[in-house]
Amino acid sequence: MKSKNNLKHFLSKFSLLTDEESEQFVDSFSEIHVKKRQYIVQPGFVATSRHYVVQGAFRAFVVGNSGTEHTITFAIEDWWITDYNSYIYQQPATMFVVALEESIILQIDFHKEQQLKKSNPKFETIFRIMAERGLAFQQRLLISNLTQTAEERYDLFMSKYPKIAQRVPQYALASFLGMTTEFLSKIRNKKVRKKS
Amino acid sequence: MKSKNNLKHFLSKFSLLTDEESEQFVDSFSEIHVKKRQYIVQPGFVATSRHYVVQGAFRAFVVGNSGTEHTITFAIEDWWITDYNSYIYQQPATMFVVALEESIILQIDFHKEQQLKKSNPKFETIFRIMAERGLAFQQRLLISNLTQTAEERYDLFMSKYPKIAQRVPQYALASFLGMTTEFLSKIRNKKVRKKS
DNA sequence: CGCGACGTTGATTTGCCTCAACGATTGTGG
DNA sequence: CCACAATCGTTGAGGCAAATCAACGTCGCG
Repeated sequence: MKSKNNLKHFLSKFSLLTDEESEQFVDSFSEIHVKKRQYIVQPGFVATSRHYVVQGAFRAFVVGNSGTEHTITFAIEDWWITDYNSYIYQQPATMFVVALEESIILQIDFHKEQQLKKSNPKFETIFRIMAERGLAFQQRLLISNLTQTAEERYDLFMSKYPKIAQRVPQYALASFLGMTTEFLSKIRNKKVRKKS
Repeated sequence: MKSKNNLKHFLSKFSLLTDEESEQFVDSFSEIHVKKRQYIVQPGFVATSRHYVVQGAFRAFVVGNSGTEHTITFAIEDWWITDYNSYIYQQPATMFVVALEESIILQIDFHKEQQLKKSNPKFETIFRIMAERGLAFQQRLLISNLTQTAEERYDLFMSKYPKIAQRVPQYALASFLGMTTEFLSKIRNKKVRKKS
């Protein structure tokens, strides 16, 4: 399986597993092809899997009271995505996770993940590090939301994740940055004018 | 050590460790008395420890460009606190962590934590679960910030963490909820008037 | 007592939202 | 492969939630 090499390469960055262990790890995952606009997590249903993106792009979002969508995170190649609140507590999800493009993912079932961790402490370590980094990442996001203006957040995102910005629709980016599509459009336009 | 029983009780909730293991775990921690207004983490310095609050209250915050403080999190009895970005990557902190009251904490050094995890996979599991729950918590926070108004966030906080609200100064709560002290004051006042 | 930290109140301002209308681009069925 | 609809992005006018600014009350503490 060619796509499993991506996940192996991800694992190799930890410099922790032998080739056989790495092999065992990826064997617990199954490859899924996801159509554009297809949902892999939906509110009301338990998120039964953790997903690793081999190819494509995803978007996680919640729908507020007024029906407004709020993007929580994106995931492109070599990133992970799921509704963590749902996955780790195995309770109904509150988020949607949808494919923005034709995608290929490798996913692991919750129970299989538990087995994996039990079978070898090194696997436990992998998941521990992933969670810690995720936590640190979320905290940086939170700080950015609290301390910066809409335009500053936009600038930061463009400089840090230009590849994502190119691939996701404007409304998704806007709702991730905590603003409306209209306002994002105005920010962009202002910048274009300034350059000339 | 009486204060170590608190941490043991925390550990017991995982139903994972034997008494001896639990003993070994807490023995890696040292008890520290912290004065009100004392800093346990400061920007520029690496956060060398992870802190468990036995008694007292702490506040983590960043200082924005304009000099405004933004509270990232609080911690009271039986909670953990540190600058995770600094701690897990062992890089200089960007946050302050300060005692809001006379406090007692149990803290573990980064290197000792690594030893602990290496010595017994169960300890690795403990930290993994803590990170996962922290991640899920942060995500819920982020969603709340994106989807709710200032007043709704205030109401939610008051209903979920009344004990914290009672103990922290108003300006700290305001900056945690992403608003100014003045605005929080106006919200409270409006509520008092409505009741009559 | 007197100072500094904390909280309140009102007037004014502003960043961003809402609403509405209109191009541009994409998708789709005939 | 075109036609028409949906989806997506843009632009402008007006409005509101929350920030800013400023002045004053209050409490705790050295």
